[in-house]
Amino acid sequence: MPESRPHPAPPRKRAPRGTLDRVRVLLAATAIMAEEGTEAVTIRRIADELDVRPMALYTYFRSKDEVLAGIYTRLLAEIDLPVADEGPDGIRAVMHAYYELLIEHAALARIHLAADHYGQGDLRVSEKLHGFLLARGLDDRAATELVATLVRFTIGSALLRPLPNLPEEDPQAWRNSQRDTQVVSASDRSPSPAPGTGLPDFTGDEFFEHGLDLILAGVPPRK
Amino acid sequence: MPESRPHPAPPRKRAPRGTLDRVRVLLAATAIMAEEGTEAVTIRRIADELDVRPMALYTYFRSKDEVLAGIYTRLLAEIDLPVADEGPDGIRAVMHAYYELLIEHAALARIHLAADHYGQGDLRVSEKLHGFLLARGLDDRAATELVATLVRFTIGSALLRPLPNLPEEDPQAWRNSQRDTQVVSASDRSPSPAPGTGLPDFTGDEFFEHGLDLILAGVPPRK
DNA sequence: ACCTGAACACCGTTCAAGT
DNA sequence: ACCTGAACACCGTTCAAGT
Repeated sequence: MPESRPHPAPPRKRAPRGTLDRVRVLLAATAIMAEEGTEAVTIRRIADELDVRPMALYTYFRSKDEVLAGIYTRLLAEIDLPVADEGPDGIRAVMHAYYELLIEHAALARIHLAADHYGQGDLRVSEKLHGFLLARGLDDRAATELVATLVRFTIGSALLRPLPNLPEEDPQAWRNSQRDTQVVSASDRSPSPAPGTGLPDFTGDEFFEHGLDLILAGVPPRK
Repeated sequence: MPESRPHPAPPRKRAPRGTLDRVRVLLAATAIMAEEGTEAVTIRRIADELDVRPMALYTYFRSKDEVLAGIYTRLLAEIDLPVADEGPDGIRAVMHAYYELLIEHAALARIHLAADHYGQGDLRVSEKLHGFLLARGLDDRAATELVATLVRFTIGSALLRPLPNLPEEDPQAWRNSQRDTQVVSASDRSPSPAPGTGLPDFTGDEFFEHGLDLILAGVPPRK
């Protein structure tokens, strides 16, 4: 009778029936992301964390993408938006909360914005802004347009926060792209921006602030 | 003498020494992208196209990422920017050229903006705008801020062009995220935007136009 | 210097099968 | 309904070796 074989690798016992649900999966995934970064979040890694086989997750999510969307939506649902348009400026408070979330979870935000399923969370921000603007006297159409502009500007700002690479940073790479685009066409091609010239030293965050000023310039203050 | 064996799969002959260079790789990659989509662009697929083994590409590019950056930079270098601020509005012409490129190559743009190596091409757009604004009488600082805002807004607009998914489109998915974010915290959580309400029927392109109007409102016309 | 062979260390996902 | 085993069809990239 072959009892008690030495150490034949403890055969992981089958997970009981109720171990999983959507939220548990999202919590595990979020934990992995926080500790090991966004690219460590894989179906297989999440399954490991939950002591389950990879395929088990597919009972609750159609794809890895849906998992990432879930994480993002939860993060957005968690941010504190001001209840009313109060303090120095409720609009700017909302914008800052949104911007800072995108910055803090930059890697996830990039993946998520690159895919096409923002929605839930972003709409919460939009509706909040819309309400504040109506209360300040804008009509529905004007409010809608302004909100759309603010959201688009904020997303662009978050993506560009690590400012465009200038030649000093990687001269080799810079020269490479110069050559790559050399003979594209013989027409008027402005000879690549002069290295030292151009942008004064603004940070990405400063650009965000100035852009807000600009876009909100015509908006009446709260009453 | 074992001559002329039937059909032992023609052993692909070794590629001669000069077959590759950066531009040839980029052209092949661009062709694949045009015909089979962005996700078909892999190191292995490009190598196939060039009748070369995958590793050969690494003599010219450090990574797949660098290849994609190269494609993007070439595309941006190819767009026709107005030479001078003429026609009804040179600024808007530049913005439209930029926006349309991002839309036309949406998949690539998303990947590229998600990574951190815009630079070359985007700077060409920025410098052009900057010049036009100086000619209209703005000082350097004001021009820089306005350009930064325009670029960020345009990038956000391109990413959001396929508008946020509304509940009608995939009710199941919508309900799922509702439940996912249910118990996040007990505090004041606005009860998810009312489905039918909200945005009038604007298209992504219309939002872009209105945003441009808004941001450019205070800019003096060209002289 | 430039190109190749083979392998490493992974992926997400399908399919069929267990419970 | 929910969880698993095994396999499919890929990836990008490293390392060592040829020419």
